[in-house]
Amino acid sequence: MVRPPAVLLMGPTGSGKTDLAAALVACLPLEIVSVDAAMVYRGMDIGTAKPAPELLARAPHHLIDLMDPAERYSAARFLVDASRAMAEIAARGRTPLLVGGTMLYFRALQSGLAPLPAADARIRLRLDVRAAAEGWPALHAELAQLDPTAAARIRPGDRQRIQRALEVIELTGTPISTQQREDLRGAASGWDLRVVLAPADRAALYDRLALRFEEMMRRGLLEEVHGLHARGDLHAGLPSMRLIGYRQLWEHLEGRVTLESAVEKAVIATRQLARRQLTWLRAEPDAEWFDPLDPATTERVAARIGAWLAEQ
RNA sequence: GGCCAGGUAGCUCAGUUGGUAGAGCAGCGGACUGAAAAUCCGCGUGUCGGUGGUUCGAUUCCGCCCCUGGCCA
Repeated sequence: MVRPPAVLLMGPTGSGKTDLAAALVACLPLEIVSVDAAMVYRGMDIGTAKPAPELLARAPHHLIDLMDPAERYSAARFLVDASRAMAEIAARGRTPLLVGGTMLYFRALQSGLAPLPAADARIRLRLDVRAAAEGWPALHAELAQLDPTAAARIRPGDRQRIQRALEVIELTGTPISTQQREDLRGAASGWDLRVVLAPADRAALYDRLALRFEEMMRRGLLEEVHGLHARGDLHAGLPSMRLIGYRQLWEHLEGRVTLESAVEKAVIATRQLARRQLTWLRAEPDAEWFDPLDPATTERVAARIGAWLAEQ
């Protein structure tokens, strides 16, 4: 994949990436490309912490509001969209600033994806039906016959990957394990500047996440979810409705949990997301870490990027 | 004040016919190839409320005390 060099601004949810990115585009020849699997959905603004219109006006973001919540986005789709956006930005003589916390997308961006077939709704439905009757371990056993290598890597309870592996065999006649590229892991492109924004104090991040969710509720998150629920064509199995906040409040609207419990679950899920993101981040090679709690961070990151741009 | 039910992991609880205890959730670590804010894997020492007694040995049995709920005064 040929694409221009870029600045990658990565960090866990709630670390302040959006504000930092806005400050950077104000003083450097950069354009923001969102790397966020949640912000692609239109009408899902409060719960995804999508930048406010005023901020978007002065710091435009590519790759937000791309899909209707009834649709499904994907890492492959992101790769296509991001590549195009980056090419356009480069054509304007600017440098792409990739900002987000969806770490699989960053990996795909840096190492590419194997040329595998897209998801097939019909096959997935059929596998779901079978799993409901036989259980995922039974399908895992079947995978062990068809693709022992993949089965050894995928746990018997990991429905999503078992389903994908069986889907790929059915679609291509070839095991997914022989089609996946080994170099996807760690074979990062060397020409990007990797910046990680993450608080050194985890407790401080967690406090902030709890406060931020309360703020989302105050700004009308429940009403936003209620509006989505009232559409009638959405359901809990959709990727959009599995997003943090939306998933828990959806359950509440269906009468399964109290509002208080839904909020608590959402805050917990947010913390767990941040933790998983940090796991990815720690494994990111050659990343330069900055702490958003340090008042000098914005200036330091701007200086670092400025120096890097000068080398290009 | 009396009676009853409880006090066990950060939380909710199980359990030990007496040999110092384990689930779920939380938390922590990890994995991650078209759903990734997804999906999955691993990690459990805690004065078993306190204090006396019985016992080789008490979180477990007995006494007293403290605390929390409920009922009765």
